[in-house]
Amino acid sequence: MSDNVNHQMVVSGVPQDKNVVPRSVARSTLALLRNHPIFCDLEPEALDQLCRYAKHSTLKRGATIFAKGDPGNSLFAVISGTVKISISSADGRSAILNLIGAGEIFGEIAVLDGQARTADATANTNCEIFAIDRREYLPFVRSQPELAMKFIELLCTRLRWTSDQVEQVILQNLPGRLAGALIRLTDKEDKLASGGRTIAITQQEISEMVGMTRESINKQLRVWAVRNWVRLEHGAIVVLDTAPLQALAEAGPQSEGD
Amino acid sequence: MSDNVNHQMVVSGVPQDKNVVPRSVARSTLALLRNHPIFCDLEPEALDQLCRYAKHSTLKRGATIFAKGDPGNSLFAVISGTVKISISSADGRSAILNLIGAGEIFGEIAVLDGQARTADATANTNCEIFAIDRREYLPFVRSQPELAMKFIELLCTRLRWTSDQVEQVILQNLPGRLAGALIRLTDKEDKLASGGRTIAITQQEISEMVGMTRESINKQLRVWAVRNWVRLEHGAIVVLDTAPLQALAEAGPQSEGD
DNA sequence: TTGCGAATGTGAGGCACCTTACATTCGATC
DNA sequence: GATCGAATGTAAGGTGCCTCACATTCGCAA
Repeated sequence: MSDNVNHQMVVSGVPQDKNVVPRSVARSTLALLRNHPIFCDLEPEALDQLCRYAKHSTLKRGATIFAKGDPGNSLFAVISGTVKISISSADGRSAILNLIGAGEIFGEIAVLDGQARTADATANTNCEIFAIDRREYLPFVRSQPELAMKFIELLCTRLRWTSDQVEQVILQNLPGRLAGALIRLTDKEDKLASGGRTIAITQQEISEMVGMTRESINKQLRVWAVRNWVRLEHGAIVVLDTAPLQALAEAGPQSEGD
Repeated sequence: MSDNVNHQMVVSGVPQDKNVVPRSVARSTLALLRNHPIFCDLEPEALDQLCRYAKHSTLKRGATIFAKGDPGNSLFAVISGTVKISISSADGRSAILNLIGAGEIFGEIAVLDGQARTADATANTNCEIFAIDRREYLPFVRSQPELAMKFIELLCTRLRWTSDQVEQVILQNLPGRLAGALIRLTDKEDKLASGGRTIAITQQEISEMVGMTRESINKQLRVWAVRNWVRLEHGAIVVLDTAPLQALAEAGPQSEGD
């Protein structure tokens, strides 16, 4: 299952042949690229060119975009919806490494270094994405030196995110890890300016991000809810007071009331 | 304590003024750069230039090279010895993210993205390193487009290493994590061609890499020692049979004999 | 060779978190 | 507005790993 996005379901039903792209799709792709921190500084012609490379797809919730071990043939960007980057063990447990929202890109590692994919990517909600083939993309990056620097920055950001995760998982106990995950997720929401500190995520998903069971996560969240640090909704967590969570995430594992 | 390597202890005692570098030092730095996968493809003149930027230092075991939160002013390379990249929590526990050996570079993230350092770096043994200032280095990278691509590859490698760590820590129990760490460390040794599969590391250090206590690690290693999978020496672990360890590291957490 | 600190070996007991097993509530779809 | 799956809430009991508390061995420097 290498990069098998569902090409039957192309938006607007127009079959995509070579460089022929429906106008509406071209518009939304262009808009996304222009607004994306990675591509925003490109010359208009370069953007147009990149746009022609982009293959557009829509995916149903649960669809596999790529699996760990696949060859990394495409770079992806999310137009709408959320994509889950995860890994799973033989016994069915799985760990979520990241959730990619609208406007973000993913799958860049395998494309850039030509190795196999390190994780699975699946559509976490119905979503629209586009893909750019490695064969077209790599020469393009080489022709745009500033773009390479942008990618270096992106990789650094990813590395910081992942290192944070290692730090938390190794050094912290449940309250610390959970607090850390919530803080990181609210930061992300804030950056995307998607309003407020409501995190659209299930408790199951959070539990897989921090590597503990849903039951344990639920119990802890409930404790924090009665203290008005968070409010629990169906499929979402509203962070009401970041301060005590920040404190928990930063301190070492201390038990007290947590 | 920002990047305060011990500049009193400059090798060969010659004070370093601007571009004046002792011949012997220049030679070893040049040799290291020429052999390093990142720099090996540079033009000889470019190498010479880079070499003049390099500030050379020697460090005693335990010396701090930089601390988490410092501004990232320098890129470092290890000439001899080992450098420990770690983070520590308020209560004194610490987690080792990576061990950097001779010929490898470190500290690249903060230099490339201009943010604060994400972790501490300390001399794990007496060692010789050199540093290149960000102000000189960044323009240099921009002037060498192929070098930027090399850095992208390096960052991808780091990301794969770190993702692996997250995967193991979240999905695996003690035997799996420990096996994974041993495999990754032997792989590294093999690549550096430093002969065989003897890993020079204390049990304390391994325990900090996998995030479990020394006592638990010791017990597990002892079990494996009687099965002749490993042999324990003072300050080192010899991996005798990688196959069963590989199997443990890859499978999910299953209990059986381990 | 004698000391001393660092690394290793080993065990008893406790607890944070998992496992298992449900009841309940929400929200989309017919 | 009835139905069904997904998400949430809750609790009893088990256990993997930690904590604490030592004894032992190694290697180095005086």
